Amino acid sequence: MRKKKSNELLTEVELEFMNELWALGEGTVRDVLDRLPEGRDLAYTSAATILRILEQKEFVTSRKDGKSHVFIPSLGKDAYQTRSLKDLSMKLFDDTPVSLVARLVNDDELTDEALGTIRALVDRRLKNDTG
Amino acid sequence: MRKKKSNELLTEVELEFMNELWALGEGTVRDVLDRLPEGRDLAYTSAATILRILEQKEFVTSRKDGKSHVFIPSLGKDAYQTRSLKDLSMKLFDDTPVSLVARLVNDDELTDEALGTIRALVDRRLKNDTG
DNA sequence: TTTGAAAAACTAAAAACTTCGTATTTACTC
DNA sequence: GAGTAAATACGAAGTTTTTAGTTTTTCAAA
Repeated sequence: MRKKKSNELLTEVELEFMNELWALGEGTVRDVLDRLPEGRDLAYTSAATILRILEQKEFVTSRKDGKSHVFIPSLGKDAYQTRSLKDLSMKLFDDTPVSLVARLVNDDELTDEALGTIRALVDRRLKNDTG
Repeated sequence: MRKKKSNELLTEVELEFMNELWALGEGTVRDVLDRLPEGRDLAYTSAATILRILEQKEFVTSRKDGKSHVFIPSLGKDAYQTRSLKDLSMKLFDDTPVSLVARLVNDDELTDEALGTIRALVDRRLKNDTG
């Protein structure tokens, strides 16, 4: 059985592009480029290159539509979020996700409302597991 | 007043080294090199280069001790953890830390025990804020 | 005080990432 | 089919990151 490589991480710019594709569902070079924020002046060919690389790395697939390619994420944002958190937890939190949450919860900028939401999430998950 | 630049992130190898320094408290090139795991064969000069760069970027300071330099983190691991989480939250979780926790809590590999610990952390923090 | 081993300083090669220009292809219009 | 505007393919320059070699300095021991 072939080993699945499910631990590759996106570079900064790749992530920037994936975020747009995740928001769009799918899109052409032009679609992604148009979504980039004011002041982010990237040549059309640069954008095309990034998407080509993402396809090489198998983060997206593409289909032909008329003259252009339409790029489609082959990995959901959820899945990538999980992968990223595992990586960060491993590299900076001694591989214990709890300490990651501990750090977050200790952040002064986190509001009580946010904390309440978090507790609700945890409670719901605990209830579902037993019930 | 000068603007503080408190948002620089460590590269992969820089983080690898900072982790050892954080564990050691402080250490020489040799100290760090000796702590790297089996199979991580890095030349002495490479390690020295990394530490020099970390000093340039002001993640560490150093003092002379006999023949060698002793490197000391100038940023605590806690602080860097917070910084990293903010960055990840911004780039991959629409700047809402709650959704980061939601993703983590939804991870099937998280045990009920871990969930319990997380809830306790949240409860304690909520209690302290009001009490 | 010479000498030798260890460290530092410096330089630079190799690899990865980011950006873009040129050339070619594509599909539509006349 | 020829013209043309838009897209792709390809190659590569510039930058940052990672790694390591060479030279110089430093300290201590003989």
